[in-house]
Order: sequence, then structure tokens, then C-alpha cells
Amino acid sequence: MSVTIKDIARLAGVSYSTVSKALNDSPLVQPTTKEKILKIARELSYQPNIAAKKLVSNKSKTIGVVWPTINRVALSTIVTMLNEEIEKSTYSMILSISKAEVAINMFKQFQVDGILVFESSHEIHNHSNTQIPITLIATSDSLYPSIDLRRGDAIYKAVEYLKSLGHRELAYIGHLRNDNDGQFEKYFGFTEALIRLGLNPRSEMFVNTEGLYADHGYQAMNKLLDSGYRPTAIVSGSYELTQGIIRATKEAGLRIPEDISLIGYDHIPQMGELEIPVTAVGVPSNLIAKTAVEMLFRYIDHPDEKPIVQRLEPEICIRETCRAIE
Amino acid sequence: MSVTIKDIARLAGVSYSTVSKALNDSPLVQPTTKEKILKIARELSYQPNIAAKKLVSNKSKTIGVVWPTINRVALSTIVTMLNEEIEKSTYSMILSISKAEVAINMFKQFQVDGILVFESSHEIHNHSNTQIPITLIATSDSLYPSIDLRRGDAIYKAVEYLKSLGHRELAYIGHLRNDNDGQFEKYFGFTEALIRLGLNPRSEMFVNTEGLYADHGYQAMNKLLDSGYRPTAIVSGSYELTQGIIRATKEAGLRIPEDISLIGYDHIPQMGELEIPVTAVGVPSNLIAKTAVEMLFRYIDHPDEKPIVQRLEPEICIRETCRAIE
DNA sequence: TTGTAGGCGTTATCAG
DNA sequence: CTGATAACGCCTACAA
Repeated sequence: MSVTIKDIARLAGVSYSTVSKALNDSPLVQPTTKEKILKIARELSYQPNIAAKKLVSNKSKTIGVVWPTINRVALSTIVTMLNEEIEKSTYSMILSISKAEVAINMFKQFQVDGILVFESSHEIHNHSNTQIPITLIATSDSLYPSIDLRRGDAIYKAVEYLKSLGHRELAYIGHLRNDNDGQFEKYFGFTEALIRLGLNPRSEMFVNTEGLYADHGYQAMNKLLDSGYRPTAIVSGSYELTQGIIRATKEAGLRIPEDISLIGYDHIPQMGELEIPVTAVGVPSNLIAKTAVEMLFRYIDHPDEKPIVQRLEPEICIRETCRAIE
Repeated sequence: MSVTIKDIARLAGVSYSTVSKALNDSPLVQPTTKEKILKIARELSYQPNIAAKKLVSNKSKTIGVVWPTINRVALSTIVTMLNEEIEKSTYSMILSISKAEVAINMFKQFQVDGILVFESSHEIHNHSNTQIPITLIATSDSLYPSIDLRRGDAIYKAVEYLKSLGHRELAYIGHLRNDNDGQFEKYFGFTEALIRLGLNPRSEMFVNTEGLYADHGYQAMNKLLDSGYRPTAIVSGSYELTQGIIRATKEAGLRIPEDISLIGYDHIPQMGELEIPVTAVGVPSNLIAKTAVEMLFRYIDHPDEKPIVQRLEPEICIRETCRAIE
């Protein structure tokens, strides 16, 4: 059995309602008594029972985060930032790496005040009857407040930038799946940019990676290099792909950016910490985290407002991997 | 206000305890009444208040995992396996990436039934008075049940294996900090192996990385290659370091294992998925996860048993990066 | 078979 | 300032 305010009350020789007040730093209790109570609480390493708190106040002061894909750098970066953001407030954050449905159920049991989810909204549609405010990160949706990362615009900006540097022979290395909206948006953004910017789209310009990790990027880049088509600039679909692309490029004896320019999706600090600081596009990870938390808090406070899709503007972060050509 | 069993009771014309029983499908209530109650509950779309349920049952069937370092592959691999292992049982798993003390406090508030922690025991010593069963992964300690990964033995096995292949000029690339027991164990294991196996320890054989990530390995390997000392085999302290070492080696035009052998610490599947499948030592990650969960469950069921330090035997997983020399 | 009463750990509202 | 006491929603003996 864990320690409760009653235990503290007994030891302090006061009533438990006094303990409750002292613990909540109420002005209605004498500083000396307060001090004594706090001291005992500390010694017993007392922790309030959230279930009880929730029962009476209907607040648990906790946010649950659904995070099934723990091994992508961009996502874990955002998770870290979410944690920092939430710790700044009066809330705590708990994580689940189970799939969305399982995770949400568990969070319900824990009576979290709000849920943040990375997974696509398809996974959670059967939960629309839930009372708990849910906010989606990285998937726009009309049922829940969600963030639109404008991945297409991001890639568009990348192409635009490359064009401004004189590049006309490009390639996009990414994971082209139509069952994953996020990946598809980027692919589509690339196509659209080529067309709108008057760059001739050709099939060699698209390299499918079959995955989002470094090795996929490595393989894809090698495939590209073998293909005979030699673009002057590469657009990469993720941080991990970028890693693989750099490796393949180097192994082929090509220098970045002297021989080939590179720009990657995922606006995270780590892009600048690769062996060559990589120019990147995307919504900055800290902005994503900050916005997500703000939106959720807002939704918690005003559950009746209509769910909003918050657009975030992708930015380009120029580092050292793109070079102008004549 | 949401609907409670009292509302149902009023509408059904019974007492609320009868409703409670009916809802829990107790045999102590007449089928007809039960039916009626269930029907009303459905109509009102009654949702039980889990906080209240929890309060009275005082069981959460949940394990909390303290995981402050989310960006090391070996750790996230183990976390994934822990989740699988725990999902097999009747328990759920929640994670916190806050530092140990904060995380443990939060878990206490949620009344988790047990806690698994990755952090070193120093961080949690002030919690020794806690009532919740805690089990340490990857740090041996006498206050809590914990797992001893025998990192020293693992490195010893690596050296032994290399010696059996004829190598005598070795190097250890790792993070030598004496404030981190785990890293120190490996370093020490290397030294001891050299001595006990009659290989002459020399200072060039130790390369300090100043960190545990790929870039640290890359820098360290370059430093080593520049130093003039040319070992025939390298022992690496972690998965990420291994990545960096491979890159540096390749860039230097050296082939693995033809020109130099490599063996890494961290017995995780990913070691076999690098561009060259890397021979590795360590306790297999799935064994670590399985053992940790077993130990914790055992501790939960028998809280009075004396905390045990469970030794796990490191294994060597031979892949393709070590070669015999004449 | 049903109802009553007590309690789970907190907070909040009153009296004293 | 402090202490009873009543909620919060549910479960579970124990009584009826």
C-alpha cells in the first residue's frame, strides 16, 4: 500500500484535510504546520494518487503520446521536444509505443487529459466517440485538431531553391507509397514543383526507396548512380535516407556539393550535424512540438471549439550541401 | 456531467449496487433485471469512470519504463522488445523519457505495479523507500533487482575470439568515462583481456571517443588511422560507434575484414543489417528484455524476496567482419 | 435476488 | 487557521 495523505496526517498529528491544503500550498494553513507536513511528505516520498485526484477534480494533468515508430530520428526529436514543452507546463507526459488503438485505450484508462498521436488518423477513427481531446501530429484530418505539415510545399521550396541555383537535372529519392499520406505528399510535391517551375519531369528523376532508413537511401542512390542519369542535385525524403545518400555518394567518389547538390526533408538539428551540414526543408521540429502542445492545451480548455487543421509553413534551412551551378 | 450508475439505477428503479453488479455481469442478479439495466445503460451510452474503478481496485496492471536516452539504437531495440514481452502478459507498458526521478514520481502517481529503469542506480537512490517494485536494466545494483550484463566479459570474449583468429595488434574504440559504469566496464574488460591473454597492452590500443554516437566513432577511427598504429582488429564499444568506424575505414580505402577485422559491442539484430554484417558481442537484446520482464513480474508477485542481481552471459554472434590472419 | 453501508484517496465546503 | 464532513463514481461485503 502506498502512502496517502492520511498517513501523513497521522504522523503530523493533524487532520487529513489540513494535509491536503498544505500539499496544495493553500494560504489557509500556518507556515509552520505547512512546513512540517511538507517535510513528512517528502520523507515518505508521498505521491498523490492520480485516480483519486481525477475522480474529484476531473483532471489528471497528464498528456499521453502515441508513438509507435520509435526508430525514426525526426520523430524521436519531436518527442523529446514535446516532453520539454509539456514539462514547462503543469502537465506530465507519458508515452506508449503500442499501436494507436491499444495505446489510446490505455490512456483512457489512465484518464489522461489529452492525447497526442503520430499515427495516421485511419488508425483511430473508431475512437471518435472518445471524450478525450486528441490532437494529431503529422497527419491532417477533419475529425480531430491536427497539424498540416505541408510536406508538398516543403519539397516545392526545395526544388525552387535548387532551380534558383541553376539546377535543372534533379532527382527525388523517397519512399513512394500511396498508403502513407505523408510520403505521398512529398512525392507529389516534387512532381508538382517540376511542372510548375518548368522543369521537365522524367521518370529517371524518381527513385523509390522501399523504405525510410539509411540503407534504403544508400541502395537507392547507388541505383541512381548506376542508372546513367546523373542529376546535378538530389532531393531526399528523410533524415535517414539522407545519411544513406551521402554514404553512397562519397563511395562513388563524388563530392557534395562540388559534384552534386543535396537537400533533405526533415527540419531537425541533426541535419546540421552530419559529416556535411545538410541543407534541409520542412517545418522546424521545435515548431511542430510547440504547436502540437499549444493546440492540445487549447482543445482541452475549449473542447467545444470545432477541430482545426493548423497549417504550418515549411522553411528552408540553408547549410552546406547546395551549390550554384552556371 | 456524464452518466453514472446512479442515473441508470434511478431509471431502472433499482439500487445502484444492483446496477454495478449487472454491469459486471454478476450472477447475483436476475437475468430480466440485468437485461433491463443493460438496455438502459446502452441507451444512455454509459461509460464507466475508470478513475473510480481504479481507486477502488487499486490495481493498474501497468509497468512503467524509465527511458531517458531515446536515441541509442540498442536501447530502443530493447524497449520495443519490452513492449512486446509485456503485451504478451495481462499488463500494459507506459514510458517516460524524463529523467529517472521525475519519471518514477509520475509512475507512482499512476500507481503502476512495477517500474523498469535504464538509468544508472545513482539517479534513483533516494527512492529506495518506495513501495513499488523497481528492476534495473543494464546496471547492477544491490538495492534493486537488477541485471548484470557482464560487459567486461563480453569484451573479453571479443578479444579472445580475435586472438584465436591470430590477431595480436588490437584497438578498443569506446567512450571512456568513469562516471558511467557501463562504459567503464567495457574499457576495463578490454584491458583485462589483453593482460590475461598475454597480449601486450599499450596506450595506442585505447581510443577514446568522447561520446557514443556514429560521429564519435568516425572521428576516433580517423584519429587512430592517423596515429601510425595500425591494428589488425578493432573492438568497438557500441552500435553507433561501429557505424562510424565502418565509414572511416571505408573512406581510408581499407576493407573489412580483408584489411582490418571489426567486432562490436551490442548484440542486436541491427548489427547484422549494416552494410557489412558485423560480428558482435553482448547479451542478446531479446534475452535482456525477456529477463527484465520476468524478474519484475517475479518481484511484483514476491515483493519480500531479497533483490537479486541476475547475471546474463554475453554471447558472441559471428558474422562477417572478422578474419583469421596467419 | 436485491439493497445498504462503508471505503478507495482527494478536494472543497463549511463550521469551529 | 484547523478539522469535520460531504462529495467524486464505483465495488463489495453483509444484511435483508
